This record gives sequence, structure tokens and C-alpha cells, in this order.
Amino acid sequence: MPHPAPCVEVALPLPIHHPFTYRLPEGVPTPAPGVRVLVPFQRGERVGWVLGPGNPDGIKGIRDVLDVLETEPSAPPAILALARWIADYHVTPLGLVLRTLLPSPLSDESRDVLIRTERPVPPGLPEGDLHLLRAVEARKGGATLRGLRRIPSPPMGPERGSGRPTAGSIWPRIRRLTAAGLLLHRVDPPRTEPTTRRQRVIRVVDPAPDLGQRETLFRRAPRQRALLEWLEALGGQRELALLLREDGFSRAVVSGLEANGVVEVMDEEWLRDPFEGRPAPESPPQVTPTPAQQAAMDALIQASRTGGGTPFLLHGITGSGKTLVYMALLREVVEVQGRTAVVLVPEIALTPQAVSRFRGWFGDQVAVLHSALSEGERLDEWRQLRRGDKRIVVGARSALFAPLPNLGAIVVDEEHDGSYKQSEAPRYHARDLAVVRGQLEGAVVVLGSATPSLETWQNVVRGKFQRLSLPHRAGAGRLPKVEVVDLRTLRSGSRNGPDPSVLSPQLVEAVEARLARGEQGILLLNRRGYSSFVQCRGCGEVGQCPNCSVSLTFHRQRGLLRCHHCRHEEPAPTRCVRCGDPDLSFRGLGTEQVERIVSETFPSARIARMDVDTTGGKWAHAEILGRVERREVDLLLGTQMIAKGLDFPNVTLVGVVNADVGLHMPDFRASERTFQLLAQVAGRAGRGALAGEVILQTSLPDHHAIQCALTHDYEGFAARELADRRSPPYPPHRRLVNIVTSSPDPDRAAAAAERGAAWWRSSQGLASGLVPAGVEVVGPAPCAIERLHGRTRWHFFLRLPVEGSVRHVTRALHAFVEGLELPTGDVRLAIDRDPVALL
DNA sequence: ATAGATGGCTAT
DNA sequence: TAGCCATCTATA
Repeated sequence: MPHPAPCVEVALPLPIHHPFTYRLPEGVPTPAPGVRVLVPFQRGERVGWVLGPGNPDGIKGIRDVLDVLETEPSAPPAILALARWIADYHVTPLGLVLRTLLPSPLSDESRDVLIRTERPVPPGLPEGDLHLLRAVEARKGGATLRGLRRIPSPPMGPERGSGRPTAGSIWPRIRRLTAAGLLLHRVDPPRTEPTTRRQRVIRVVDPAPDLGQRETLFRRAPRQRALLEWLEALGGQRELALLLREDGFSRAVVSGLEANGVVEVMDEEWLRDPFEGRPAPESPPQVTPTPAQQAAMDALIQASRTGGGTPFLLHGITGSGKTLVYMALLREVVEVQGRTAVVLVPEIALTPQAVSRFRGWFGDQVAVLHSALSEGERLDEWRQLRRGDKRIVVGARSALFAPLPNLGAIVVDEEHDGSYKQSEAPRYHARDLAVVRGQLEGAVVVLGSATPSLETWQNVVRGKFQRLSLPHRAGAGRLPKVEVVDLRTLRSGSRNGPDPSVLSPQLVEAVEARLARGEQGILLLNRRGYSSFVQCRGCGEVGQCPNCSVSLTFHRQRGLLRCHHCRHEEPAPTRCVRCGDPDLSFRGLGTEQVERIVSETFPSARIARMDVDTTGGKWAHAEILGRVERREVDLLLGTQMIAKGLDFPNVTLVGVVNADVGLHMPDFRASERTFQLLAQVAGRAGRGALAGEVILQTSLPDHHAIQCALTHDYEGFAARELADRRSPPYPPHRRLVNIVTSSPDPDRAAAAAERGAAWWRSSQGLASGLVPAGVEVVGPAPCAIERLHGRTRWHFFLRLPVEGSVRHVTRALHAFVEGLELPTGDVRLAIDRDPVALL
């Protein structure tokens, strides 16, 4: 009896909620779970991940695995387990999850490439064919089919083909044109061997020849001796290219030494150092921990020795020295226990300042995953972590998925930060996943913040997390005095000088004092551009984005109106586009305008502006902060990106130009975000020996987000906010699942949401018990931002108890995704579990 | 996501 | 009746 052919289940990065089964060619041993394989799929090839043995029964036309791409799984068991958890909880196909968790060069697919031949275009070619030929011609060296699909179809009338991708099958056309000899079609295979940059390195063998041997070896070869001594002076090895180019040795000398067996030339993986040429690492400060820091350290170290346990909240006010506590834990876990650790920081906080601190303390044990890294650099770091050559990873969100063996600790700094939430599928929250991974691998989890998210706070209250508190500033720093300026009492145009509703007399005076004393100041305005909308004084028309239901922001420097959601831009108008009135008013103050007003008010001040528009380059962010650190800047002005983690002792003033920005967002977290932002930015003042001062300009001085920021009262804020979210109930009293439908066609988006909500409402009554009691269905309704990227969006959401029903809801969500009949056409369904915002 | 099949519609 | 389009189905 013949053996049944061994098969494997493979997860492919496609929006398909089940794995595919492939047969292993004869003699190929079954790869371990998590190993990447190359498989045929439809007309191309794709890279997927082996999940385990498969069963070929009932599959007609099963196909063979084409190649096993690695011996060590790129998704080791711990990462695969985490990926499965995410796939289940966030209702996302496992292959898509794996693709997100792993460095992107590891997943690829074959590409169809079209090349235009020399043959001239024959007469009478159909319009569509001609259009395709032109599109291919426009791309030199061949056009990928993927790229071609994105181009707009030819204009066919006033309404049709309005910038949408070509519909229908393109293949008959390609076949026709290929047969006519006008196009060549080639299929490029997926890149399965990630490009590692390699370099030739020359290295002195061990042991090197002793002095006696050298006499005989080098009697007639003085250059060889010189080379050996040169290499020894450099520590025993040198990149070959540099040796030949920079050091003036000839290839013959190198070959001579190699022939004598004194050196060897080898290919070595090139370990690119992303922080090459960056500021030198800070050495660890010799400070004695405060009693509170010591207590926190003891608790964490104790927990690390007993396998993790309850997650910790390290609740320390700004400047209280949370970093020192993290360091003590890392030292214990990495250096004493020989394990590994993850440190997560918000996207923006990964400043060279922060990085050099970690590198100074832990040297080249640290891998840094910075957004400025290329994909190749990221992969290099990832490989070193997997090999155990580096044992600490510091990075944003995705660093949580680093393949560290024997994980001992996970630190999530500034755990309340919104950038931990991934906005596309899988819509995970790295803070929540840190808790999951810690539990799966027995690692200590520490969530650090001065202003914890209410979810984390509630987990402390309910005994799920253990709170460690740092109630005082470390060292000489004192919490700054906070003063409020009521913008309602300041009307513009009353006297000469700056518009007092932008820079109040109090703020002007405070800035002048800093300039006189040679101290520095920070000015926050959480809105970029020059003005957030442009309105015609004649007819009231406001410039709107054609793809999104938002107004366009005016960027004066570049003379553009821009959409901050879809990046649409158009030239700034000089007169109203509707009525032609030239009297336009620029409303809604932004950073660009504040910069202008500030520089007019304080002509002698050196000003730097930091927002998305001034930090485009790879190191622009670092460059601006470097200037502030070297005191080449008197006033740093910017959006929320200046509020996080900066530590400059000479900054003694923080001015918030308008604290109300964001307070009126139609989202249940608006107050929380405002409070956190104000508390964080206030924490930038007075971190050194000099006393700090904070001025908050606001039209809502009585709002609790502002009142509590004034008095540095986190617990007061939490109590009030928790009460406000009781009715109607919002997180953390309930869990939410936001379900968003979208389509270019408004009717279909609405219909999809109606059907979706109806599915849940009808399933609630069913005897199947699919939807557990206590689940409320709210909506549907159009989203707050109703149109985005040219699609109309509707949503409804589920509200469920915090305890109990989570697993049942997961099951119901899977049934929902499988069972819901969406309207035909381009209609998408997105499930956002534990959303950060409901916009 | 996307190739391929199906069926209705229309300009030719 | 070829071509176009929307819709449906399977992908191993």
C-alpha cells in the first residue's frame, strides 16, 4: 500500500480565513511550524508559513510545495502562538498577521512584468489596448501588473472612468498584445532570499605567527609584514574594500598573506549600524535611587525571578525617573539571569537622546528598531536578536514581535500613548499584546506612565495589575507651577503687538523673561499648517477635500491646501472657488502661523518648529532636538511631538497656545487625550535645577481636563472621567467592538452597516446562543468622518461587559465575518476591537 | 486579493 | 456578436 503523500497546512498572507494544504515533494522532510515555504497559488507563486501537517482528503488538484525557504522558522513557536492569538482575537487571517509581525522582506509574491517591444503600434488598435501600451511605455524597464492596476482607466465620457482603477479582467488584453508581439510578459519569482549585504573581510588567523615565524615568512615580503601589523593594530580584521582603497595595500599582498595561511578572506554578513555617526552614547549616571524607585525596582526584580505574574503599572509623575527603574529590571533580567527583554516606546519618543541612553547602558546588546531604518537594516537587527547576539530590543509597536529567545521582561513606556494601536488589520494594541506575550512566556510586564490610560487604571483598581508609584520628581527637579489664561477675556485687535488670543500678555512676558535669562521655552499647539480651514467671507464656502469629508488645511509656505487624511493637495486659492470673492479668511490657528507670529513678536529669538511638515527627512527630528540640546534654539514650537519624553534641563517655560484643540473631537476619549497631552507637555518644564513655569491658554478654564492638568492631579482626573463614562457606558466600563463598513457608493456602505447590525440583533435572539447576553448593539450611523479616501463610511458598535463574554464574542465575530452577506461591489468591512477612537 | 466563468446589456 | 460590466466562485 502506498504511503499517503505527506502534506502541510500553509498560511498565506491573503484575506482568506483558512489555511491551504500543499503536498511535500518526495524526499522533502516535513518543515517545522513557522517555517516559510514557497508555494504555487493561482497563476503565481507566494511565500507562506507552515502551520503543521495537513490532510489532503477532499482536495482535488492539490499542488506541491515548491521550496522550503529556511531551516530555522522565521516564526518561532512563541511568535507563532502570539500570531494565532492575534488572528483569533482580531478576526484577521493568520497569514496576514504573520506578515505584519515579521520583517517585510520575509514575505513576498511573484510579480507579472510587462515589457514593451520595439514593434510599432499597428493602426486600428482598440482604445483600451492602446491605453495599456501607453501605460507600459511610460514605465521604463518594464511595468509590474500591480503598478498598472492602480492607474486610472481612460476617460470615456463625462462621468465614466473618473480616476478609478481599471475594472474587469486585463488578461485577455495582455494575451492579445503579447500574441501580436507588442508586449513581452515575464513572471518575476518572489524574493525568497532576503538581500543581506555582504562584505569581504580579511582577518588574521588565530593563533597569529610568532616573532620567529615572522622572520622567516617575511624576509622577502616587507609589505606582507606591514599588512599583518596594520591589521593587528586595527584589532585583527578589516573590510577588504577599505584595505585596498583607503589603506593602500595591493590585492597581491593580500593574496600572498592568504597563501601563507596568516590571514583569511571571508564573506561576512554586513551588520549595518543605524546609529553610525550619531551622538555618542550616554554613560549610566551614578545616582542613588530614591526610596520609591528602589521599592519599585525590588518588586520588579522579585517578580522576574518568579516567572512574571501580575503585570505592573509603574505610575510615576513626569521627571520621577521611570527610566532608572526600567534599567534596574533590564540589568537583572539580561545580565544576572541571562534572559532577554523588549522595551516599547511611542513612535515619536525614539529620539537619539533616548536611544543613546539605552546604548550607553547596555552597549551593543541593544537592537534599536527605529522608523528611520531601512527594511534591510531592520532585518539585520531582527536576525541578531533571533540568534541571541543582541538581547534587548528598543522600538515602537512592532518591536513587541522581536524573536527573542527566553524572554524575561517587557517594558511599555508611556503606555497610554495612542501610537501603540495599529490602525490597519490586524488592529492590535501593543500594550494589551505585551500583557498577552508576557503571560505566554512568563515575562515580567511593566507599563509605565505619568498619565495611565483609564483601562490600565481600572485594571489596577480591579486588582488585575499591580501599581508601583513614583510620586516625586527625582533629583533637583520640582513640578512646575501651572497658570491658566482665559482666552475669553482676551479679544483680538485691542492694541498693537501680537494678537492676544494667540500670545497673551502673560505668555509674552514669560517668553521675554526666558530670552533675557538665556533659558529655553517650549510652545505647544496641537494643530499643524497655517490655518485649518479657509473660508470665503462673501458666501461662507469652506475648502473641502474631494475625497474626505474634512476641510483642507492651508500651508502658507508651500502655497497649498492639503488634506491631512488622504494627502490630497491643491494650490491655495486667491479667491473663492464658488463665488469668486477675493476676501478669504484663514481660520483655525496652526503651528506655521504661530511660528510667524512668534518670530514677529520676538525678532531676536532663535525659533525652531517641529511638526510633521518640518521633520520629513530621516534625521530631521534628531537634528532639531540636537539644536535645542546645544542651546542653539530659544523657543521650540510644535505639535504633540514635542510633548513626549524630551528632557532638557534648561527648558523652564512651557506655553500651550490653545489647550482646547482636540477637546471637541467627537470621540469619547477627547478629554483623556487632552489631559494626557497637557500633563505630558507640562512635564517638560523644570526638569533641571531651574524652576519651571507652565502657561495654559484656553477658552474652557473650568473643564476637568484642564483643571486637573493645572494641579497635576491624575487621580482627580481619572475619578471624574470614569464617572463621565458611566452613562452612556464607555471603556473602561465596557469593551467596544467598532464595526466599520465602507464603499465608494454611499448607499452600499449604509446598506452593509444596516445588514451588519441586523445580523447581531437577530442573532441575539437565536437559540444558538451565539451572541451572549449583555452585548448591546449601537447604531448603525455614518462615521464622524463620513467620507475618507473617497469612500463613505458607516459604523455600528458592540458594547460588552468587561468580564466574561470575551471568548463568546470572539466566536460570534468569526461567525459574523463568515456569514454576513455584504452588498455586491467594492464594500469593505473592518472590525476594530478595543478601538482607540470611534471616528 | 484576484483570476476566471457567467449572464445581461449595448453599440455595431 | 464582440466587448463591457457586474456578479459570483474558488483559490490547495
